[in-house]
Amino acid sequence: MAITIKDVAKHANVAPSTVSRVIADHPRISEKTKKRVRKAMKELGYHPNLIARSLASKSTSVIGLVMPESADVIFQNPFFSSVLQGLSARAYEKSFALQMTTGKTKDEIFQEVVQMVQGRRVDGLILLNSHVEDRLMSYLMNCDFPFVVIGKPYKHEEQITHIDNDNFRAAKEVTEYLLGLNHERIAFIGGHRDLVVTVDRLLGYEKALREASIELRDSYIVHAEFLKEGGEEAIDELLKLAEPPTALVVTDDLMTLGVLHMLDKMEISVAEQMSIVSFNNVFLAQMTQPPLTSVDINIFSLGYEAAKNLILKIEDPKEPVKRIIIPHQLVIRSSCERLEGKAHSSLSTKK
Amino acid sequence: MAITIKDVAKHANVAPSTVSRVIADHPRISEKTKKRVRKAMKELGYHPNLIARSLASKSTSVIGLVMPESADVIFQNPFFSSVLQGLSARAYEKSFALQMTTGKTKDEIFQEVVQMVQGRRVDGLILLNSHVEDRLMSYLMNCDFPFVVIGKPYKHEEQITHIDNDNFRAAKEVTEYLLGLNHERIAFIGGHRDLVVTVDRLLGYEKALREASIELRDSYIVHAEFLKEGGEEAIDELLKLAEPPTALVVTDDLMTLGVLHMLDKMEISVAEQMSIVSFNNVFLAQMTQPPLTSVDINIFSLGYEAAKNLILKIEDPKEPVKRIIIPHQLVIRSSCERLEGKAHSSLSTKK
DNA sequence: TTGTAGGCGTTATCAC
DNA sequence: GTGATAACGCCTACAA
Repeated sequence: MAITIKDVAKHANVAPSTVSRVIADHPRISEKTKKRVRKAMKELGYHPNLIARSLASKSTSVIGLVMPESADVIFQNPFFSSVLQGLSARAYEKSFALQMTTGKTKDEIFQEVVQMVQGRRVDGLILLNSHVEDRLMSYLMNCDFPFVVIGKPYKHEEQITHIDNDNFRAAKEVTEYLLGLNHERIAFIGGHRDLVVTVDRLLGYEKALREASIELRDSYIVHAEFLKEGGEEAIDELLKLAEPPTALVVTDDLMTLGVLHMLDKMEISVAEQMSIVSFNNVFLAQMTQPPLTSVDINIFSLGYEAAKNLILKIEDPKEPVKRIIIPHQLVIRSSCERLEGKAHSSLSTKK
Repeated sequence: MAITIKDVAKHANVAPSTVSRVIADHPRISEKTKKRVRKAMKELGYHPNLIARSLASKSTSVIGLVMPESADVIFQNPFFSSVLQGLSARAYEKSFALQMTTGKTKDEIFQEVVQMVQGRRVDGLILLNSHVEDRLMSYLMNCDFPFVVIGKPYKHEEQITHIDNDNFRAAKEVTEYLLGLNHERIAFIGGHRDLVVTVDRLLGYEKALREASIELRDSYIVHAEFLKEGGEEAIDELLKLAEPPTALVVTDDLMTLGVLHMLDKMEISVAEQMSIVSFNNVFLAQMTQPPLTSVDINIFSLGYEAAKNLILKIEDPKEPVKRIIIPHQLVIRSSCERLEGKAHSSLSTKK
């Protein structure tokens, strides 16, 4: 059996409660006894039982992470690794532990979260992505349980602390960037419509085109999974069009990777024949051929701020609701080129 | 205050212990009272307090994950995402939660693990990678605390349950594969020497060359970080040699990505001028240009089996020590070509 | 089959 | 300043 607070108490000739106070560094304990107790702790190799502490103090110093439904590979997006790093960094600084959901489907994850919350296993939750209709959020709001969202809540935006980029503006800017390079036939390849981030980026794209008085074509807007196959299907559809686009806005670097692969197969050269702006600027973006022009959304900060603000709320329930916008910046590499002459790519002349 | 077992007991007109037994589905409780109690639980919306349960039962149903020291980007290797998926899958099946370390340095992580273990926060641990001299392992063995290692322990192999690939053999096979393609000047680009996996793969590579009576050259063996920059530096060194290699064994797909990037810059064509075999076969391997020939090491299984065997050991401390070898297979794509004529690449003629 | 009571290792509220 | 003592919510002998 492990050393308990009582053993330490005996060893130091004090009451258990005194030991407890020493652990908490209670101010009105004399330095002398503090020293004595600490010595006893050292000698016995005492470590507090955190479970017991949690039970008594009704707090765990654990943050629950609601992972994306890892249907399959979405999970492997380096985006999540980076978010994790940000979360870890702040959690470590504040001595919080991180516990994650393991379920694959929305339902599984929902049940797990209920367990975590009702089971008092975590002090707060971070939702790593935001769905359009999110049962989880309603539940958590209902419980009045501390949580923050990475991304933008679809509903009740004003009542939920969330950490997001200005995806609308970012998408608008990149589209304008392409317009500035003379492109007019710009297509949009987005992730799942169910994700708020996709919706926001789509709106920004549309806004830019509208402001430039360029007609929106439904056929230029395709949605795909965040992965290779997705990118491939998407590009396939687009290139079959009578007037294929000369430039692409793709909402995720990983999808862009699929797009590059596909273009390569079709012997369409990126930049020269097809300009591409991508999102997220994960480390892969600089390693592709050509290196991608991509919007850096400061993923690490998303995670760091999420943890920071959740902990703030845990420590003080009266902490007000906040919306934190993490800045983004377009990192220009080599996947875009100016379209010379009229807005017709070499592709259209094939027809 | 939340609903407790006592509230349910009152509501159902039984003793708290009876409720507890119903929760545990104790056999000698009559179906009738079980039903009644369950009804009461439903009606009151009861959820057990897992912390209290842990304290009383001295078990948490939580597995601790010892993450790699995320100095920076190693963490972003899709390898870890895949391992996590495997771990999650089994953890979910057995209703275990996953809690991870957040520290960046070895020391930080060590301290966290001590907290987890002594704080009784987790029932067991999974070490996601294995270092050459691992203080953590000694500590855990000393405590007799349940843990399994993904990879091969450097020491005490016979006393530590671990899940590994036969990295020696895998490396030997890929080297032989290259030899079979007529290559003789085969270089090895490995990760950090501190990682057991690197050592194993290096030994396999050397063995294959030795068996083929090909001299080992120190200059053909380079170590680098698991990332882009690493790959670039490595390739740079190799190509400066008087007799540069015609083929490469690279121990990680991500490093290979860096290598590809570098070769591309130097206008050396992969396969044609430089054959490459890589390791891990993460999803990126099929998306590069050209797609990589890579050893699939079944990362998901590594994770799944790790969780499975740890839980086995948690459930029965007498569970024997095991070494689980996950099979691997070489996935041949397009990054290697047969070397025609004598073993001289077009590169050497440049000199 | 079910109830009673003590314990799990802390923290927290009283007193002194 | 420090020491009893009662929670915290559940599990588990031991009784009945």
